[in-house]
Amino acid sequence: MSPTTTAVDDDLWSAVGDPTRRRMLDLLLGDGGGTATTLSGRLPVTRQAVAKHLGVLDRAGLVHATPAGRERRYEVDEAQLARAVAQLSSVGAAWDARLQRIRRIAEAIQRAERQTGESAED
Amino acid sequence: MSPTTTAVDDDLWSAVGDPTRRRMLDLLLGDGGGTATTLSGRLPVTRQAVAKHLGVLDRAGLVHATPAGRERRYEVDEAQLARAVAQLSSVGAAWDARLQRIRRIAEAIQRAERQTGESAED
DNA sequence: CTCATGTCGCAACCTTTGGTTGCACATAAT
DNA sequence: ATTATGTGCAACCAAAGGTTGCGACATGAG
Repeated sequence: MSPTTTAVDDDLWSAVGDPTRRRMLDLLLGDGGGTATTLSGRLPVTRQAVAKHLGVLDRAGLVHATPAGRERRYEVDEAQLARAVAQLSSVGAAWDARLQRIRRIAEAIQRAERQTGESAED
Repeated sequence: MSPTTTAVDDDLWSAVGDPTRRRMLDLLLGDGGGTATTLSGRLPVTRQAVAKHLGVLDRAGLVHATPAGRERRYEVDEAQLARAVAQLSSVGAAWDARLQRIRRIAEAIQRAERQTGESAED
């Protein structure tokens, strides 16, 4: 049985779990890249905060930086983000599977009780 | 265009973004419920830490408590978790859509350049 | 009834992390 | 050369995950 929560996912989840980082990914995807300064202009946080988040995303491999003159342009690593999305949805799928199994078991118990006429209230 | 990151999702993401809370959901799903004590026995954290997380999950509506004698049993709210999974995968789907749009645009540009004979290497 | 045990809840404290301000350094632009 | 813009580093602050310690309450044994 595949464990629904492996240690491998944790870095990815923590990278994408922060709301500011999710919005940064949105902006980078929409604009096709950006710098800490341009991003901070479109977010409710300072440039330094954005810089830290870019560092996190970079270490997670979700973005990569390209020094251009005095600027430092960041772009989304498409392949990595695609892999990330796949990981996230696989966890969701695992939970869904467990939920459905629970529902099936519950229904089976109810059927069995009806059949034997048991009333199993404690 | 639906914004891929709305403020509504933030509570949900922060509830499910923590690795310990994800594992707690796993255990609760697998065992069909549990108490702070039983969960802490199967996790690398103390009972008090588990209790705090159960509070977070409870406020997020993902679990609900049932006082039973001197114990306090928690169970997953299936409907809420199902809704949560749907939200998460919708964000992933939005990112996927953006990625595919970017790829299409990039391919279109390459085709156009090949056609006109331009070599736009900077 | 009383006592021992097991479960819980609360408060204080530590560490990490998201966020801020302030300053120094580098590169353009005039 | 001077001014303006973009970056990086360090100190500081507040919230969140985690720990220990203690007191309260239900339950089973004597």
